[in-house]
Amino acid sequence: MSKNLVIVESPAKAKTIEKFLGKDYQVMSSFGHIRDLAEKGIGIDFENNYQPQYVVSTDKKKIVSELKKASKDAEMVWLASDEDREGEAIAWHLYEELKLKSENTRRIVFHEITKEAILHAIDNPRDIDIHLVDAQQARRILDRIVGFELSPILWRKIRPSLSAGRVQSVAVRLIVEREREINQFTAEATYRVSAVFKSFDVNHKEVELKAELQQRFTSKEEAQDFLEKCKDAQFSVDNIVTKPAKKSPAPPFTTSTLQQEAARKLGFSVAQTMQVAQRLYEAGKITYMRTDSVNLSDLALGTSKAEIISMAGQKYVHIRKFNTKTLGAQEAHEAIRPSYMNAHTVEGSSQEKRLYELIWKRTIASQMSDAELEKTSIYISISGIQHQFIASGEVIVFDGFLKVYLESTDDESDAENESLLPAMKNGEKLLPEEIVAQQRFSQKPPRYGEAGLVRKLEELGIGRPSTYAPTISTIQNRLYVEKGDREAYKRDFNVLKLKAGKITDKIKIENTGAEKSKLFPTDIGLVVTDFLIENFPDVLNYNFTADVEKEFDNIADGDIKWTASIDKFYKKFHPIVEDTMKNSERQVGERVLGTDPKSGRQLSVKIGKYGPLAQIGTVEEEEKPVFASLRRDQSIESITFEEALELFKLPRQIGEFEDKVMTVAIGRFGPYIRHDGAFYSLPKTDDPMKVSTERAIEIIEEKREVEKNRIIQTLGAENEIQVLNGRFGPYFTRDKVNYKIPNGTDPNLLTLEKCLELIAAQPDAATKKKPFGRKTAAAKPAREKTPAKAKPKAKVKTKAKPKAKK
DNA sequence: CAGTGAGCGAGCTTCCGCTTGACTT
Repeated sequence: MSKNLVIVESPAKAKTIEKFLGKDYQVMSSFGHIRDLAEKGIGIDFENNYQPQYVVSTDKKKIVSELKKASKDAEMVWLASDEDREGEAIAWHLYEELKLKSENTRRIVFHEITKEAILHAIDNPRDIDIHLVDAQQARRILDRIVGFELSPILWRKIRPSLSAGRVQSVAVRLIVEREREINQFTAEATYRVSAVFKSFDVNHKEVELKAELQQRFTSKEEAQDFLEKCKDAQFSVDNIVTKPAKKSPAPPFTTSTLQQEAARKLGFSVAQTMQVAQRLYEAGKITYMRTDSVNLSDLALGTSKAEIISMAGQKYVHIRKFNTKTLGAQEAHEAIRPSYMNAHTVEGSSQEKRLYELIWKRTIASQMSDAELEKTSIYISISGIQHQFIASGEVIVFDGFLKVYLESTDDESDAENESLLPAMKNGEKLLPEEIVAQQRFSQKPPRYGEAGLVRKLEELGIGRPSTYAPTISTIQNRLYVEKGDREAYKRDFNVLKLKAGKITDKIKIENTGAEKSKLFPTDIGLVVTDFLIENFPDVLNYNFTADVEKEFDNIADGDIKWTASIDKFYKKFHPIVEDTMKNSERQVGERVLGTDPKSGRQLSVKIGKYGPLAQIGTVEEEEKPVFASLRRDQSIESITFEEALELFKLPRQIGEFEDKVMTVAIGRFGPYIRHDGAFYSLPKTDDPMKVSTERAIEIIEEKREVEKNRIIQTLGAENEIQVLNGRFGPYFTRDKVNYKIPNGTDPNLLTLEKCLELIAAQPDAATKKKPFGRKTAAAKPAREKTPAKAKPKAKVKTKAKPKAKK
């Protein structure tokens, strides 16, 4: 047995460190936190000064007993969890749970995984900082109280299984408020004037010059008036200004910036980025991927420098130390960077390659020289008019870091590449080829994408690198927020053009407003957010986290006791919880839209048990109300009176076929025709409001034809194998399990033997049936989640496989 | 696989932050 046991948080880290330390050291990993507040109940003893009830998590039992055993055999235990609040708490929990003794326990910290850093840490051990641990306990208990007292109010007042929390509720609030800003936004139109001139450069060569008017006009009349005056005006170069400019590289990646750039440049979702990064990390290709620091180790700076020199030369090197400006950053790790700067790429999947190369470029670029530019503006005056046209261009004098990498922006509008301008001289006359005044509209605020939301949360100091991706998943899994696209709509805009002395006036059409993979609030998200803001404005405040973080800092400094801090919060918070539970009404987000012209009864929308609905009449009236579900693309917040009324036109009868009526309606899976107890989906191209009797019969017959052709053949003594035509081509089935037919095999010629052979070759087909994870649940088109039977809490733990016993 | 909009009441759901797991359409 080794004399020394070192415990770190991550197994990949343990592996690397073990190499640095040699034989006398055994390095093990705790896999993060080993214990937490009891899972059922609140896990806090309110009668006893908020005493926390800690329990070893079920999935950590094994590792804890292994650690316990190893620690008994060791002469010295080194607790080397991360140097931040959570890491300190992990060290303390280990100390307590493993029943370590202070005389043979040491706490060490390092924030980069290099041999020097680790040896230095070993030489400079310290004790566990109990104040910092207390700050973590306060954080943990506050989050538990907020989450476990707010959520049950939502179950009672809105819908079961909902959740609220310090982080997720604010994340949803951001989406909700942005959506409302967008709804309230009215586009303002201005006229932007651009021109194309013909002229001669200093060498008397004919050149073309594009320029834009500094001034924008707010009305058509002004724009027309301007063009009118341009008819007889003289244009000439008034002034040429050239100034140097420079661009500096962005700092190396943190979790948040990596997620943003991977989304913009590679189209990755936040979760996808983290999965791919995890694989690179485990393979030893990059440093740790959950970090808020932009710091690079001296080792990394040195190897970057060498790499840049060999690649581009000394003048491209500019070693920089970036400062982390992020609110509440704990900087327990380095920035995300390649482990070896001389590896420009890696082996692996294409996703891994692309992400790695992005990290490599960003890291290298961060240590390269500024790019030097020259910006030129040519000012063009117009006789008789005060306004000026400006042609602007940009030339790269020295590329510097741009040789390798340029950070993207979310804003696509300034994508127009400015380029080199012709060399001209003052006073040069210009002939207008055409001058165009084009109507432009101000832009709506953009909806958040996943990575954009992460950036905003980080800016507010809410959440941590390890929780950004899970938070984004949670608010989608709870159906507070949906990721979706918005199709472009057509918009008219006005174009006035002056050409050859004549002004033309045209209306053109543009496609605008298209959005992809953006976050939209659902009706439930809106109702929950409004309810929480009304009753718990403090917790929903964007500064709540920042404020409690200050409090935690005070605890960490030893200025206040954590229990006093929690007590102060709880005494204020809990009475509001009680009051809200008792006195507030059920929240259904009801909106009264008007009166149904046919019946004279009230038309309203609200959230029903199965999702948003429209209703004619009220329950108080003697006659029962009539209901209709909202369509998936409609929301109780924005639906209009007319749209709601329209919903009641379905189901509608559309004549008879084979002596049975046909009805059209919209169900969970979209529009369908019902006939004689059977359902026939309506193709997207058919409008359920307009589909004719003839067309409906056609659809029914088509489906029957497909059904008829479904069975290709049956095999086996009891026809237990069926070869069928499916949506994705032929396949065969046995015992409700589907099997693939290899390409090139004629399904008509399949034999029983061949099928059995194929079944044997696809052993996982039977186990594949059940989709795994929540991904499918969230991706389901259904507005209402199928009330998936709560999995019995049974211990599905895989019984110790033979390999566990040696 | 597509109706719903509530009737006994049983029992469940939930937070944030550390870490990886074993596998799919």
